[in-house]
Amino acid sequence: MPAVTLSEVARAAGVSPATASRVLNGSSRIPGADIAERVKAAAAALGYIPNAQAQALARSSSGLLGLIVHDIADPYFSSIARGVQSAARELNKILLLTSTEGTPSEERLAVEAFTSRRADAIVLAGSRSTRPEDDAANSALLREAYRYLANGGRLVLAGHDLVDPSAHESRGHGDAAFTVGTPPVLIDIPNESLACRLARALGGQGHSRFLIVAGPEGLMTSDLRVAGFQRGLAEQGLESAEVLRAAFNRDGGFGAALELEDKVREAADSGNPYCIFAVNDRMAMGVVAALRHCGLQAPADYAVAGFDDINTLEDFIPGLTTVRLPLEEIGRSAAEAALTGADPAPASGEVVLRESTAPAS
Amino acid sequence: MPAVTLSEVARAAGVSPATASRVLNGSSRIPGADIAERVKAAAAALGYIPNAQAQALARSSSGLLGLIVHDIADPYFSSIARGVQSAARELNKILLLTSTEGTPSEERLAVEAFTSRRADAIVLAGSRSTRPEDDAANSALLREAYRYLANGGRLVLAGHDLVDPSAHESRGHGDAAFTVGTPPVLIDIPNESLACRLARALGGQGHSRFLIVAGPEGLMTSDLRVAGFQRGLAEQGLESAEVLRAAFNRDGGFGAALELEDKVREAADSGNPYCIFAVNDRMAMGVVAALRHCGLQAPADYAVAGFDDINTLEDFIPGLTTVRLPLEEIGRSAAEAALTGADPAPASGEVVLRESTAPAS
DNA sequence: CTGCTCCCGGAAAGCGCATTCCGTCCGTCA
DNA sequence: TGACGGACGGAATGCGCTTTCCGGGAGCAG
Repeated sequence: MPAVTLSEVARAAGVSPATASRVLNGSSRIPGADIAERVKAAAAALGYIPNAQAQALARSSSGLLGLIVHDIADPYFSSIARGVQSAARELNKILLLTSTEGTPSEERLAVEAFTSRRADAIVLAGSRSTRPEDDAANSALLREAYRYLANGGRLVLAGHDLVDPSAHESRGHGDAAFTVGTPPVLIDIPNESLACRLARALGGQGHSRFLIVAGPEGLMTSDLRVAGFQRGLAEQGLESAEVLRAAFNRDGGFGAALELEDKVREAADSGNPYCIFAVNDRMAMGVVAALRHCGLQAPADYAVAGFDDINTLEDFIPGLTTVRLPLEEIGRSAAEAALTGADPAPASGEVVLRESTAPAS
Repeated sequence: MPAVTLSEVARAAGVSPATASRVLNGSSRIPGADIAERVKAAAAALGYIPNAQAQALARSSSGLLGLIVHDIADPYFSSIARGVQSAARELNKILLLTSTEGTPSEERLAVEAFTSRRADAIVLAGSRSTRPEDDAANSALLREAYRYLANGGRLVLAGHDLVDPSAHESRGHGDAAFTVGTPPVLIDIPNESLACRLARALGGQGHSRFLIVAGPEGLMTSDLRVAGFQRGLAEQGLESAEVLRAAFNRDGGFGAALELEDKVREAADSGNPYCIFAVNDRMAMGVVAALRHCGLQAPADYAVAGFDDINTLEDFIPGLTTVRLPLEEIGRSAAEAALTGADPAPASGEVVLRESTAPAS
């Protein structure tokens, strides 16, 4: 039983397909009231549902919004997705979702798939990688993105700009072929400056010995947070922090903390405890879990701070000092910018001091 | 700059569109090697990307998989979404996502939108409502779902079957018009029996006074868990538990626990503490937070158990006794069943005893 | 050498809809 | 009363692709 088509409705109503089309969608020409009534009645009786594919083909707008995230099960991304979804619903678009595990090559594939689907707009969320081994994939992603733009799509980057491995020192993306179409819009998440402010806030609380548990080198979000944090320390005349690298997730934090145990314990015993900055909340949670496992408690034996303020933190013990990012808002305004072309509000963010870094008394 | 079309590629390669189409997709007829080479080269040179809308129209398969959840930011659903997404990727489908806030009317809208998009399959996750005020919306959802099925779609329900308010005592959905198309497939989540097992496990730990913090009446998931838990108590000859109703989320649990404070405190003081069963983990987390706020600790002053084993629980203190649901697996097999027509593996689940219900010593 | 089959490329007919363009009819103004 | 403009339905075209159907050439058997 194939779906009811517009011409069937037209026939049932005794009018031409053109007329039926005009009454069943918001055309500029509205047929007479009587005839419109007939058509609507016929459509309802037959249970007509327009074929969005055909509509998209005939108009030239699919009503689709693409969202690309690293991992939809990660609260960071699912919060963003929630914002995107809610904006999409309001604007009557429907959401195409892809999780890429963070690899640029998968992201490229996603952009390609969305291009193929003729998505009206794409929101690309999550950190970029600047690792040399990702150069090729980054270039490909960049090309794919600009191709999408050239085809009339809109692209908004939530967090970081695309990375162009070939542009060694220039600003912007060099290639002239890239100047076609709407340029991508960036919702900048000020990782560097917020991390700097976090460092200053922690310094202000009296902490003076720092350790950073970071993600892998070349992960832009992590790198920026590390850099900003170090800058914040430097600006206060504090010694820069040692950086330990691990996976950018809870287990990474857990593993790193295990390596740090002795150091942390000694510092605690010596009365000059460490303050650990984990570059995201999940890593921070891993750190806390690992050290608790070792019998070390925050804030008694060490201080710890995270970044993002994911909602998982709400009932986490100890309350985790972090930097709040309005994730859902970011998703919302990314989607709105992508769909309407409006300039996005810049992402804000604020330091939230909680129990985990309670000032050494 | 409109996108490159197939005929442009064909022209560039000096062949007909038909031939180009045959080489650029997996047609059953593969043109000669030399000609195929030419076409591929032309496609690559021009940067051809097929228009999936047009393909969908011409074939009759969109390559789309629809997923409907209550709230994508809820770890319960984002875990399911992760599983769905990963299966979709493997099967080369792309995901349409909608969050409905759990209202049947939004769910109906989502099904309609997916029907309009000609999604190959739809996965509908989350609890159904049996509240009388949702009767109309449930009927509409049911009709919409069967219309989708009649149009050749596949539907899999992850968790509960659709509710048919008009079928008072019959099994199945009565209306004869409903018999067209593939019937919906259900991935049953055995809420009732698992809750029963949880009750028995807790009874086995020596708990004997129970309280249930449930969701609103008529929320099927909640109702089943309550019923199963009571049955489990009864089977052990234990008194049935008092049920307190609140919103089906963290704040609901929090609020309910606040009302329970005196009762819980008295019981703790009397040496015969309560064991509280919150029908989902987030409610349980709310309960713990509220009671901690009141100075009551689990498992010392009361015991508490949840349901779902969402991954947020990993670092929650105290470790929360719960029922583990393989959420990501459920998503996976739902998607696979929806896409391939394979029979889904029934969802399992197991009681996980943790510190929060440590046996009263 | 003729006749048949098989294979392969191209022409053409849609898929379901939007929209431009026409023809017609009516109303209006001179 | 005649001419003209406007409004309104319908016919037709095209969006980009797939697929059936054709026709011609090559290969083979008789």
